[in-house]
Order: sequence, then C-alpha cells, then structure tokens
Amino acid sequence: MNQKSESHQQVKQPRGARRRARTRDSLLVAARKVFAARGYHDATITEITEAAAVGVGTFYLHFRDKEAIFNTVLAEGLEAIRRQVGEEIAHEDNPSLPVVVRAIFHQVYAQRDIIRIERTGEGVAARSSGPGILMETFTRFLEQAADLSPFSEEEIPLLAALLEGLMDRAFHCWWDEQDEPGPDLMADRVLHVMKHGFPASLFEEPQKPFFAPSAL
Amino acid sequence: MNQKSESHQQVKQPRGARRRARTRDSLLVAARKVFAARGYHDATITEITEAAAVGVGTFYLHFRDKEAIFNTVLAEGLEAIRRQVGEEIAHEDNPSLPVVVRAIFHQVYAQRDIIRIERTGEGVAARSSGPGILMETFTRFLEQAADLSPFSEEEIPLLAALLEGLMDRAFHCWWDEQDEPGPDLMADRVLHVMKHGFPASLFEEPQKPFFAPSAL
Amino acid sequence: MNQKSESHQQVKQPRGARRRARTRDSLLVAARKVFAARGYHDATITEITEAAAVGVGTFYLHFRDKEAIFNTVLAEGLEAIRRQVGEEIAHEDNPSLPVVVRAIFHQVYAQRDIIRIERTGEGVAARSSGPGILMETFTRFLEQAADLSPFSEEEIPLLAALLEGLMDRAFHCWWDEQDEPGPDLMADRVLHVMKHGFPASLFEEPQKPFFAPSAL
Amino acid sequence: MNQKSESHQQVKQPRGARRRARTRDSLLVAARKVFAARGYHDATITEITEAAAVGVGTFYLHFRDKEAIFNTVLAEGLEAIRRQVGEEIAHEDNPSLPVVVRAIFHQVYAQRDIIRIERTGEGVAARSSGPGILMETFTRFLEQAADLSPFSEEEIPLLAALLEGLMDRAFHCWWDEQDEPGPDLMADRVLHVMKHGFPASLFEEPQKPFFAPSAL
DNA sequence: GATGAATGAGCATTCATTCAT
DNA sequence: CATGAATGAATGCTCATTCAT
Repeated sequence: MNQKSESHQQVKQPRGARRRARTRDSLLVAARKVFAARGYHDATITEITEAAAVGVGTFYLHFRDKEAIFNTVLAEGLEAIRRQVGEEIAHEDNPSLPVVVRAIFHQVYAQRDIIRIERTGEGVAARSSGPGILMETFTRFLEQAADLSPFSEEEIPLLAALLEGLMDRAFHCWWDEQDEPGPDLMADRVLHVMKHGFPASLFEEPQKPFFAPSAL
Repeated sequence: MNQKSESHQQVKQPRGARRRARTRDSLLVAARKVFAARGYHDATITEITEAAAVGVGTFYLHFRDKEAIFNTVLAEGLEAIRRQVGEEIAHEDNPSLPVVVRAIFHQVYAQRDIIRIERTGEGVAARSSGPGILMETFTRFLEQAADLSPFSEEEIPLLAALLEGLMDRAFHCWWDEQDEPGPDLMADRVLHVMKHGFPASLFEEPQKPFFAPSAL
Repeated sequence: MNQKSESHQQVKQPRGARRRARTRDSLLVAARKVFAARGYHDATITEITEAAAVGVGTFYLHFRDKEAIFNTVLAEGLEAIRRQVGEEIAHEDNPSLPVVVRAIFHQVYAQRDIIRIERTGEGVAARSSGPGILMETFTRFLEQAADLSPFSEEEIPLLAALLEGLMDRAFHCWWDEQDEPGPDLMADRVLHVMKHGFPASLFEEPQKPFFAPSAL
Repeated sequence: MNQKSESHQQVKQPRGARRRARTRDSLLVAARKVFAARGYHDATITEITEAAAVGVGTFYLHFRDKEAIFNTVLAEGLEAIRRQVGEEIAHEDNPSLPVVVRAIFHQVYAQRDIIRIERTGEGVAARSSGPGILMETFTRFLEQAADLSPFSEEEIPLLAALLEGLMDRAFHCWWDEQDEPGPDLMADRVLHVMKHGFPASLFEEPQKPFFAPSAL
C-alpha cells in the first residue's frame, strides 16, 4: 500500500495483489472475531483460518505467527479509533480535553471489542501500539496545561496514567456487563470526576463506625 | 508461628498432616514465584513443582489443576492484604476513606507481585475473590456517604469502578516500571485527585492549536 | 488358615494374625465389588483400598500388585463355586453329567459377578485358575465316556471347549442383560442342546431365499 | 482395487485426499498389528504411529482416540469378513445354514487376528458392530426355521447365543493355541455337534464313581 | 502391622509451524 | 499464491508403588 502503490503503477498490478490483500483482510476480520470471542490465549490459528475460509498455510503467508496477527488486529483497530476520533473533532479549531474525551468515548463505544481484545492479550502486545492512545492524548494536554499545581511536571506520566485508569474502568462497564450507560452519559460522569473529584462527603468521617476487619 | 503454637494443641492431627501442609505451602510459594515471573499462561505445572522441589504427582495431590492453584495463590494473597490492611487501621475508631486508602497503598506496595499475578490471569480467576477488595471497600463508603450529588445512588457501582481504576493505575506504576513513588507519596497524589479532580487548567482551551489528526 | 491352624496352636496367636486376616478379607471383598463395577483395567488400587477402608500402603502388605489381587479374587471365587457344586452333588453316589451341569448353573447363577469379573480381565488372569473348572469337568466326563464316536480321543479338548462355549454363553445372558431365564430352566435348555443338538429344521433349506450379501 | 478404478473417476478429489487416505490406511494396518500383538489395553498411540511410520499428531488427524481407531479396525475387519462370506456363498441360490457356517469358518480362519482383537477390547467396542455377525446370521435362520420344538420363539435369542458360543470356542482354538484343526475339519465337527449334540454316552452314568470334591 | 503423602515414569493430547502439491 | 496433511515438541495428568512415621 505504501511501497508499491506509486504514481501510475497503482492500477497496473491487480494480478494477485488485490487477491492477496483480500485474503489478508479476511484473516484480520476473522482474527478480530475469534480473539474477541475466545481471547488471545485460547484462540488457535486453525480457528482463525477456518473463520476466514482460507487454508492454514495461507496464514503464514501473511503473518509470522499468532502474536503478529494479534498485534496487527490491535494496531489497526486502535488506529481506526484514533482516526475516527480525529474526524469527529476535525471541525473544532482548538479541541478542549472534554471535547476529545467525549469523542473517545463515542468511538471506543462503537468498537468495544477492540478494548476487550486488548485486555486478553495483556503482556503479549509488544507494546507496539506505543504508550497507548489515551496516554498520548493526556500527556499532550498535560504538557500544554498552564498550571499543574499542586503537581510537578515530573508527575505528568502519573497523572496521565490516572486519567487513563478512569477511562479504562468506564470502558470496562461495557465489555461483559451491560451497554449502559451510553457513551454520552458516561462521558458526563467521567468528566465531572476529572474536573471536581468524587463527592466531598465521601472523605468525611463515616457516621456509623463499621466493623474494621471486614471493612476491607 | 505454626510449629511453636502446639503447646496445648498438639493433639490436632499429628500424622502426616504437618508434612502435607508444608508441601502445600511449598507449592503455593513456588507458584506465586513462577506466576509472577512468567504469567499465568506461560507457567507450567512442572516449573512450579520444580521450584517447590516436589514431584509432579504431588501437585495433583493438592490442587486440581493450574487454575485451581492460581485461584488459591490469588485468594490467599488478597486475603493477606485484606487482613493486614485491617490490622493497620485497627486502632482507628472510625477509619475515614483516606486512612483506608493509605493503608491499602501500604499493603499492596508490600505485596506488589500479587497485583501483577492477578493481571496475568485476567479472565481465568473464577472471579472467586468476589467483587474485589477495592470495589467492596469503595462501595461501602459510597453507601454511607451523606451526599452523593450530582450522582445518584444507582451510580455507586460506576463510582466505585472509577475509584478502583484510579488506584489500579497507581499500583501499575509499580509492577514493571519503577518502585517510585513510594506508597505514601502515591497515596497523597491519588487522594488529591480523588478529592479535587485534576488541575483545572487541563480543561481550559489549549493556548496553541495542535495538529488535529495526530492529536489523538 | 491351612498352615498355621494346627492342633492347639489355632487359638494361640490371634495377636495380629486375626487382624491381618480380617484386613485381607476386606480387601478381597472390596476388590470383588470394584472389579465387578468397573472392570479390571479401570479399577484402581485406591478405589479398592477406599472401599475396604484401609490405607493404600496396606494393600501392598497383602498383595504384590493389582494382578495378584485380581487373580486371588478370581481363584477364591471359582474355588467357592467349585466347592459349592461339590456340596450340592455330594449326596449323589455317581453324579451324571446332567446333574453336575445343573449344579454348576445353580452355583454360577448365585455368583454371577465372578463370571463378569473373569471376562474383564481377559488375558490378565495368569491362567492361574488352571484350565478352568468347566474344561476340567467336561474333560473328565469325556475321558470316562464309553463311546465318543464319531469323535476321536484327540478331539476331547475340542469337545470340552465346545461344551464350555455353550455354558459360557448361557452364563452371559445373566451378566448385563436380564436375570431370566433362571438357572433351572437354563440348564434344561442347554442340556437339551447338548444331548440332541439344535432343532433339525434349522439345517434344511430355507424356504424363502434371502438376500445373500446382507445375509451375513 | 482403489488405485486402478480411477480410469473414469479421476476427477474425484485429487489433492491431498489420496495422501490422506494412504496415511489413514497405514494407521489402520499398524493398529491392527499392534492390537493383535499387545491387546487393546496395553497398546499405546505411540506404538501405533511408530508402526505406521507417521508422527503422533497425525494420529489425531484421523481418529479421535484409541477407542475410535479400535472400533474402526474392528468394524472394517468384521465388515471384510462379512463381505467375503457373502462372496463365498454368492453362487448359492439358497444357502443353507451349514453352507454359511462353513463359509464363516473359512473367512474367520483367514482373519483370525480380528477375533483375537475383538476379545481384548471386551466392553470397549461400543458394540457398534451391532449384535455381532454371528448373532445376526443365526437369528435369521432361526426365524425362518419351520419347527423350533421343543423351543419357543422367545428362545431364539438364547439359541442364537448358544450357537455363537459354540463357534466362538472353535475360533478360540486358533488364537493362541494352534492353527489346527483347519477350518474345514472344524466346520465338520461343529456342525455335527450343532445337528446331533454331543456323544450320547456322555450323559450316561459314569462307570467309575469319581472323587466328588475335586470332581469339579 | 498400618498409614497415606510423595513419587515420577508413562501416556494422551494439542497446536504452531512446515512443505510438497 | 494457496492449500491442508503431516509433524513432534511440549504439556497436562494418572496411578502403581514406595517408605518414613
């Protein structure tokens, strides 16, 4: 796509190239389905090739191994989310964090399976997707923020991680539990917490003492 | 601790029961080590039994399979954290959320490997450890809170999940990255965010427009 | 029982000897039950010792291995049948073959499980039970028979085997099918066949031709 | 038979289908050899695959487990006997029982190992081979017989079983003992017994009384 | 003698990967 | 390019047997 599709050669070699690309896509689509259904570890190459309706050997013509296709599924899925978030906020001159967060909620909701898949791989994904979209975004905003007090600049990674943790849990409500609340309401709630923290009365002394040992 | 407290209890079950218990412990200790080092999926029974210096067959005398010992390692590890948190806050008449959170940071820090292990199992753990210690604790506090506005009572599970997400990411800083910041500083930071949210200037319009597509 | 129970020593050493004998009996009874229920190959030593309510180690104090107890169960079971057949025909001065056959049907019916057990072991039983009770009996009668024509004396083993096959199948009707017909009726039927063969019309041309290929 | 009859059917499924079939056959041939030599229970998958000169994994490409290949070996072996008996008697318009019995003796003799193999599996064979070829054949003849007296029609299964028992023992003379007498002589003997029963003098009073207890 | 915890050889089974067609 | 039969290393698990108590 980037090496061969030069100038006027583009239309000139649909020989096997188009076929090849179609096969590859079948595999990616199938893999996404299988990984979502069975998780990285329980998925087998055979399951994927069967779902893709291609021979087992064909798999290795397109991907080095299971990890490779997993990373590709993930990378392409995340890239799609990234792109669509970009499109959603494209009309804004200067998108604020709330606007971006809201867009992310929309797009992640639309592609919930990718989040689930990411989880099942845990340490597998060669962290190839970089520091993660969320970390990246939050870091950017944090770096541009006028005043971080009472936090220091060294704490930007920590703050980004905490923001990510917040959103991550919100996403989780969607993956095997219910589809509610929808992305807009969810964004409201999370943004409120991001801005103002949790309800103040949470931090006051509990009225009624509760049994310590089982308290935790 | 278990060898000396027999003074007036010696009659328990002297036979091979002690030997049996010791072997079981070896296996648990070994499994914890192996799971922490290699993750749930890559760990093998043989690795565990070798680390425990017992025969393979012995494993099956004590645990049905890998999943069983994994759940036990986790359950006992989490129970230990739970207990120690309880002890740490035992002197408080009415421990407030910040006190409890601080204690949790202390104890989780002291047993960081359990957190790492928990993650590698992902969907494996038969969620036997219930709704998780953190969820439990936060839910309790949220239910006792005088005023949750602007949140409703139905949103308690969501709020608990968000609080958990915050702490979870904090724990993560410890698991393959560095051991810094220590639990006390970490607790300060996280509690600040919990109480007041993130720095306000984060939510203002960014001064300098930034390149949209790659913005995300 | 036969080596130590001499004269007045018999009562003199019930120290551990009686206990030992009782344990051994528990094992034999348990093994008979387990072999009957699960067959030789699927039975495990542990199952037997649990059924006998003794420790695993105890097993090896009494029997060398699984095969040994199997052979013992079989040998003692067959010996019991043998003995009881002997008792049943003891009052006869000169028991004829029909009388003996009838007694065998009675006693085998009473201990059907032994027949089932024998089968599950197939080649295992170190053919220790000799040529089998039936072979032995039939051979004896055949050797005493005045006239074997049209068979020769060399064919006695074959004839004995055929007689055994007849009875064996009769026994089989009892083992997982029904308990009918009872031993007396069965003896009638089998003895009739032994004496006169099968109904003559069986050997005439079949009236209606039947489809050859599927005929067999 | 399968390689030459392609002349006008070559289009079937040329690819690896032939290779696959050849491998499957190797496995079946090897399994037959191994089961005959070591019995069902002592045979291992590895032995079979080594004898077939294929990898272990290949086995599972063709058969679910040991039981599956055992049943296939048996079913195909019995089917072959069935077919060849059918061919042997094909020229007869109306084969009588003696003719069929004789043919069975011929064919079973030619494939003695199948009988041995069947025995070693005992309860394993999912009785998939139906009620057995012999039972089937005898039942058919018995149902066509004009006169069964003194037996009733309800006793047909018993009679079939007894006939089977007779032949079964005859087959047995061949399986670990000697190859004598050959199938023709054997058929003579067995058919004689079927028609006329055993020598009459067997049922007369024994001249010499014999020692009762050990008599059996 | 009795016990049962421990042992480990041995077997079944899976699945990523290769390669001849 | 595509195929899918073949491969075998790797792993889980069982169970007869031993031996310290």
